[in-house]
Amino acid sequence: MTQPTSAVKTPPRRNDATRARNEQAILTAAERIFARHGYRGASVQAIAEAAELPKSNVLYYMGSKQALYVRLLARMMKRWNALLDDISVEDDPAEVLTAFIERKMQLSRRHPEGSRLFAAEILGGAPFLQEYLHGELREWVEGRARVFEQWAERGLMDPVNPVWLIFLIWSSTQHYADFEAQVLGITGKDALDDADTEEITAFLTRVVLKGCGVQSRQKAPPERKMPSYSVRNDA
Amino acid sequence: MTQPTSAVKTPPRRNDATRARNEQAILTAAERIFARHGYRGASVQAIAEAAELPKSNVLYYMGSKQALYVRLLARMMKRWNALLDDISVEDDPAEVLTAFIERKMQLSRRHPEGSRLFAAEILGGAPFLQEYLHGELREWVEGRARVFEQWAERGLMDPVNPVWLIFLIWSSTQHYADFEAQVLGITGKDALDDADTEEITAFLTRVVLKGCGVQSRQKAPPERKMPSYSVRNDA
DNA sequence: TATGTTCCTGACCATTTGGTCAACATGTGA
DNA sequence: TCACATGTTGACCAAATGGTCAGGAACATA
Repeated sequence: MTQPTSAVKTPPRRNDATRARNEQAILTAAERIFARHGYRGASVQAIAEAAELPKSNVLYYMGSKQALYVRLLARMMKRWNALLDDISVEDDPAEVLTAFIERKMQLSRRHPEGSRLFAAEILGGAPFLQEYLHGELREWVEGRARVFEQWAERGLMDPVNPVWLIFLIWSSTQHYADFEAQVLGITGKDALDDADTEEITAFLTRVVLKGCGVQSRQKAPPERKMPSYSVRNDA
Repeated sequence: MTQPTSAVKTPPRRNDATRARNEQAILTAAERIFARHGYRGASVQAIAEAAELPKSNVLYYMGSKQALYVRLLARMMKRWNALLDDISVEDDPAEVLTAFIERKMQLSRRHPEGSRLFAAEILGGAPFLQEYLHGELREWVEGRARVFEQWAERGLMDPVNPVWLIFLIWSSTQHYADFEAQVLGITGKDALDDADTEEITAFLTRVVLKGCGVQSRQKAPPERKMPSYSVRNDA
């Protein structure tokens, strides 16, 4: 179904489109199955069926169940790392934390299956991610923590334990992907839409900033929208 | 559990201690295995080995893998329900929220395997807990939400969306059980001790109360214990 | 001791598991 | 056209899966 542009010379590649398409189908299907059942609980057969391919074909492309799983984890960690940008003491605390929460929330929203895959891996004791957690990620946390502490010293925020703060942001955002079934069950919704996500992001930002006494460096608050929760209230 | 305790005929008491001991061993082992690998990924053989019993014995006591799993879920929901006490508008917001956070934190700390079992169930789409989530739990949340709203109307706290607030507390406390591997990897600790738990509880309480502008009604300060905040701040 | 109930477990079964492989299909460049 | 690489997949395998069952062990009451 791929229409070759006759005018442009086709690249000397082989049947590359098929490969890409099949790999994509497998990765997407596998992410869902692994997220739902964990590494052990997922079967190659189930992944193959979800990808609408024979089991042999899945193994042909991915080599083995473990290789497929590791590849998915790596892809998710890459997405994760993409939002781990660097910050400095000179930055504005309110801005940084706001951006942090918003990006993390978007990651969970844009890649819910990936988020759940990651969660399942950690839940099972992180057998494949030990090194990452103890190395790269730990160093990143420590770097941020130092900045938070310096902000606190300069009176730009309360002297809270920065590691607990980072965990608070991670957990409260991650929740909406990992515990989606619970969230939907309790709210009675079929799915969370963009408006819900914005409202939740605003709520979390508000509580974290206010709760940690974060000062803005008198830059204008970059609010385009103000989805405040409405309560019949009159004073 | 269904012991007819017939007063007429022989009370069929027997070697009851053995039964209790074996069942306990199985439940403990199974909770760990299910938490680690999810329902599908856990094997009866693995549970049997962890309980140091033959596989047949596990099936003899529990009937089936599914019955065992359901029983564990029920046990965890019972623990969970134990901290879902009722509240009213007349209560003190600060007290209620503080107690809520503390109890939830203790639940995660006292039953980490159970917490992870629950998390794995939700992560997999809550196939066995749909009813509970849509029914009992949802009603409880709505009840609390109404109280929070009334508090907000009376100016005792900010008018935040109470459901997001409840999720915030659930997620941020649950995190320390479910993502233990990540927490330990990043902090470099072997385990979180009581002091850590108290510090985290204090941090979360502080951020939530301050972040939601929760007012205390100047009732008497906490009853038995006073978890000292390691952070002192401006009034 | 006799009798009945519960406890215990190795042997077994049908099914599913991850993975291999040979055979064939479909291209691709000469 | 040929030769060769890549794509595709059903058949197959040893191991593990959840579960059954027969039959013996242990125990309690009579």
